[in-house]
Amino acid sequence: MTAVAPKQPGNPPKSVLARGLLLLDAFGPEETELTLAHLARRTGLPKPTVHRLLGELVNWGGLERTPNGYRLAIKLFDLGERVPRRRDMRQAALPYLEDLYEATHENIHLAVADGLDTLFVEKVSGHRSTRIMSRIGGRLPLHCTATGKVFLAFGVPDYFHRVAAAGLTRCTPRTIVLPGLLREDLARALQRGYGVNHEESEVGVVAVAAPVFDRRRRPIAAISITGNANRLDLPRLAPAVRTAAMALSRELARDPSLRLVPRAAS
Amino acid sequence: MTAVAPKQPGNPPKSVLARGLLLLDAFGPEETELTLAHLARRTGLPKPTVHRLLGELVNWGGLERTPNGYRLAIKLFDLGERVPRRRDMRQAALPYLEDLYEATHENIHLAVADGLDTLFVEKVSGHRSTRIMSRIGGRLPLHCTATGKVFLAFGVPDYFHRVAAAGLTRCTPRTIVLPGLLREDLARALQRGYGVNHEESEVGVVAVAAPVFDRRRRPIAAISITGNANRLDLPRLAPAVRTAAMALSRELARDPSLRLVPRAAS
DNA sequence: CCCACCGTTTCGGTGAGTGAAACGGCAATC
DNA sequence: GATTGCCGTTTCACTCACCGAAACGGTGGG
Repeated sequence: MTAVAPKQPGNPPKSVLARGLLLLDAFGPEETELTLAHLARRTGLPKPTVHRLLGELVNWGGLERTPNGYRLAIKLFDLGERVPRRRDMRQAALPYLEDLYEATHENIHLAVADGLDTLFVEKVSGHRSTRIMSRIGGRLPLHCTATGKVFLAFGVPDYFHRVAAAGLTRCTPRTIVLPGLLREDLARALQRGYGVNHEESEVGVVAVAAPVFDRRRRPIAAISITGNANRLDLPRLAPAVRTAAMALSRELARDPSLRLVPRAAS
Repeated sequence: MTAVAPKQPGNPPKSVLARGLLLLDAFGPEETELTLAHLARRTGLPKPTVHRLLGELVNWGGLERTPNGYRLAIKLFDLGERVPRRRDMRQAALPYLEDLYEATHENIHLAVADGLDTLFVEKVSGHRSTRIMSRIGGRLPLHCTATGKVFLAFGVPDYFHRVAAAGLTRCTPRTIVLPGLLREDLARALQRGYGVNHEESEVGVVAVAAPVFDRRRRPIAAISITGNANRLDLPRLAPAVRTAAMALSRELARDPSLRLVPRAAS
């Protein structure tokens, strides 16, 4: 996990705007603070160019200077909070997530499918929840997460094929890497109405997830409970998750203002 | 709330990057979906230019096309979630917010000061909480909110002067618009250790907030409980909020990875 | 002292970006 | 069904914003 120098020597784009945005992209999930030189190396852009663009980005409010470097600034959070797909979904879902949290005191996630990943859109957890490494805005592969399996099991078959074709990477010894086995697991999930994850994404961590449907019964989100493998009794928790997901689905169907189309891979 | 045409005829910037970013800014908190023509009018940029820039933004992933228009897309949420000032704060604070929610079942907010506003960085609420209009990413003036008063009362005196100089706009009949009265109110807050809001931002809504300090005892955030004016007993809730805020302050001081400087107005 | 690397500034050449004009499509209005 | 108005999109010759090699001053450390 500590891959060192992911520099991007190859193809620096030519459009000014694309270059500026590339600079924003350079801030990965981990690196909170980057220097000008870092950014220049990472994007493959010449130093003076980076300097100029950074100036504009700071001026805009998307970046802020620190004693030695640049960091993403609040304006980006501001903008990100306005993204409809996330905002509407979160607003509707939060009460249900709270109920689940209060009932279990475990980690509650709300996820959507984005490309070939599960994207965690909201997370509720407290002191008593088992510490797991998952973040809002975090991504995990579809095939090794409870939420991801929900999207695969309840979504269009083609979706499964694309994921299988892209390759099922191994995350833990228990990750299902054979398409045949995964298909069986998904069939079971479809029949039961919920997906599970037995230490397939992280050792010692299990989860159970249920689908949130839109009006046409396409899975547009998933709610999950995640926690310690020794402590969590998934079959016992499944009904609660399913109930919450169904209630949310019903609420979403009632509200006409939501147009939450799932997005395929680009 | 139905102000019609906030077009921006005046000064279209000349830099390509600035223009592209201007297009993102054009998406206000309310308008989820804008057409090309709208954007052109609102930014004051010629249509072909907007067309080209939108293409690049969509290609980047910051915008997505809809049947008839453009909306902010998930990548912006992704980026926004990486903003350190928000991410670290939220991560540390969430358990405490959960505890408060569970104890009260009211709306719990975590806010930071940004410019001359309180910016709500996290909000926890459930079915039982009184519905109020506040959103994550939402902004309210400092002088009429419990969290804002906390920043003013516990921050540097100069901060108060800047806010007073900018003018205390009236939000409700109870909003304190006289600098002298506000100063008295802030002195009381400083002495008690918490700030209150008696229907000053919204009729029927009251709140109590306590400061979260960094190591040098500068207020870097505020935790608040917000709810119905008839139901909430603020003095009784104040100790809980203060306790949570103090605990969070202590945790933040322990963790050396956080460098959370408050930001003044630009 | 020198070297390596940092952020920053300069400046002439040039091609990426520009935007008026025109196009084809759609819906409401006449 | 012609007209009108506004939509998104395409074209294209001009030109100025952008580029980036080179050079500069500062800083740390060997």
